[in-house]
Amino acid sequence: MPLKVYNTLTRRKEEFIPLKDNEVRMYVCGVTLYDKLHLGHARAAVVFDVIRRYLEHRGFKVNYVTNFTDVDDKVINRAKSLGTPIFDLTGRLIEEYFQQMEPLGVRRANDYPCATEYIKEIIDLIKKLERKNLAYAQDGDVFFRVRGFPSYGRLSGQDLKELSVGARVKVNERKEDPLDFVVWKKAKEGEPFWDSPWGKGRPGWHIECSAMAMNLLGESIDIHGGGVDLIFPHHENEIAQSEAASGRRFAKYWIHNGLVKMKDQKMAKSTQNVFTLSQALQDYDGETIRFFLLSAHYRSPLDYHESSLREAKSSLERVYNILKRMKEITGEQSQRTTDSNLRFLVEDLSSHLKKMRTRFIHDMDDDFNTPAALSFIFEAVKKANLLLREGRSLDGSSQQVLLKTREKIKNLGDILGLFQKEEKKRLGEQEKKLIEILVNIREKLREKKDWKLADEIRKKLDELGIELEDKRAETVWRTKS
RNA sequence: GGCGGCAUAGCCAAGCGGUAAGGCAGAGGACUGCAAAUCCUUUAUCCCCGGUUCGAAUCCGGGUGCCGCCUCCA
Repeated sequence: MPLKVYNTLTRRKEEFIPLKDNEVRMYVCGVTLYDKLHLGHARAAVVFDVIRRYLEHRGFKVNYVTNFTDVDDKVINRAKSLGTPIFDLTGRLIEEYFQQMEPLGVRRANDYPCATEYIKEIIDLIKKLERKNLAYAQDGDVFFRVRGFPSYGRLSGQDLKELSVGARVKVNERKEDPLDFVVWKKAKEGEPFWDSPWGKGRPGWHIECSAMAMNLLGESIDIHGGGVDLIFPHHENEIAQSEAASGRRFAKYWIHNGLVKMKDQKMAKSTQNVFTLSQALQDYDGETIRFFLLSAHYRSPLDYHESSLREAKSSLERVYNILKRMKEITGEQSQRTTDSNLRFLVEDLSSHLKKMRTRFIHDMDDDFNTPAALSFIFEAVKKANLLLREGRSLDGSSQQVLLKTREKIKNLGDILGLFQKEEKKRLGEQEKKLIEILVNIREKLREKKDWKLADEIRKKLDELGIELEDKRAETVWRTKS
């Protein structure tokens, strides 16, 4: 079964075959550094992190680059309004980015280039375009000549004739053609600038990604990604610049994640309709947010409601509960069981277990279908629960099935960056003994039906993170995660 | 106006021609002194209308409604 990936360029799922052997070069448009991160940014980061992890799991060697755009109008304006130097702002936001992505389980990319570190490369790229007569300078600005690149519009399915340019933004009259876009922008008074053959200025809006991707990964890369809102004009322009300059296909597969919606609208800074990552991280741990973000297929829009994260938390707890319980079953084994119902449950789980990996790969091979992959894991959870319900009357081989299921859930979860939370901190022997003393005393209280005091002990221990569970014959305790 | 995409239970969400996964929430039940946890049961004219097919949530045609892009945006 081949891995299939939906390619925006062809609008269909295609078999994924890297350009070179099993090496994958992947570039994903990162964030512009001018404001807080929100769930939309988190989704993009998590989605491509999963794609990267899965590709690696599939045996590909992935070189993953994602950038920071640290100079543009928004950044400049924001810094100005804050009254801080631009680098203070961008530096702080980069730091914040890593601080907030780390709890989400987003692994570090191989490189995080900043636009301002690639000014020279950007200038070189523009010069190349100029030589090919695809860019022209005009009073300090440099524009890309869109009509010089015949396949312009292919990615977004736009017809040059239909593009209603200037419908909402006034056309810069210095352009030869309204479709043309800026690749180098003349510096205004008080703006940051770099020297260039066209005078003092800074990169245009799309050129930095072309320059960084081509310099770090090569003129032809395997995957280029980002949110669907980047398809036009950002990625369209990237293609035009890059392919016009190199004469080669820029990226083989274009992968775009759907947007996070809130109140039926996309979540975006421009609409003020945002739920920031830091807000989310205040109330929920990163894994819960990650789980939520992976609960829909990456290309679908994802609705965020006020209850979304609470629901994700419950789902996640279900998995951690069973992981915990499965771990606890070791030890006391009974004789080989002959109970037919029990044997059925064991067989059922056992056969599910055998299919888990294949099914997971099958689902993920189908354009990274994480919700489908997760659902099969949840079925395993259910079957394991059913079996565990039978308590201690499990024989050794049944216990093995449970333990293997546990391993499988953790292994597959690891590919998604889920279910890896470490078992809670170890308690010392002293502490364990103290807890056992309390539990034993409480047992006696319960025998005397002194519920009030028994409940109080349970409550107090619970507050310390120690959970008691009264079973038929005994009380078991555990630390909470 | 142009270009994309989506419409599946109370909510989220798979499904890609063979008779509706999974999660969350709710209700009832089992268990419990009470909890917690867990399990069981329970809720779907798959937006509408036609068509193709032995058979369609799935394919085709036509509607309707939402969303995104055409301006910076993950």
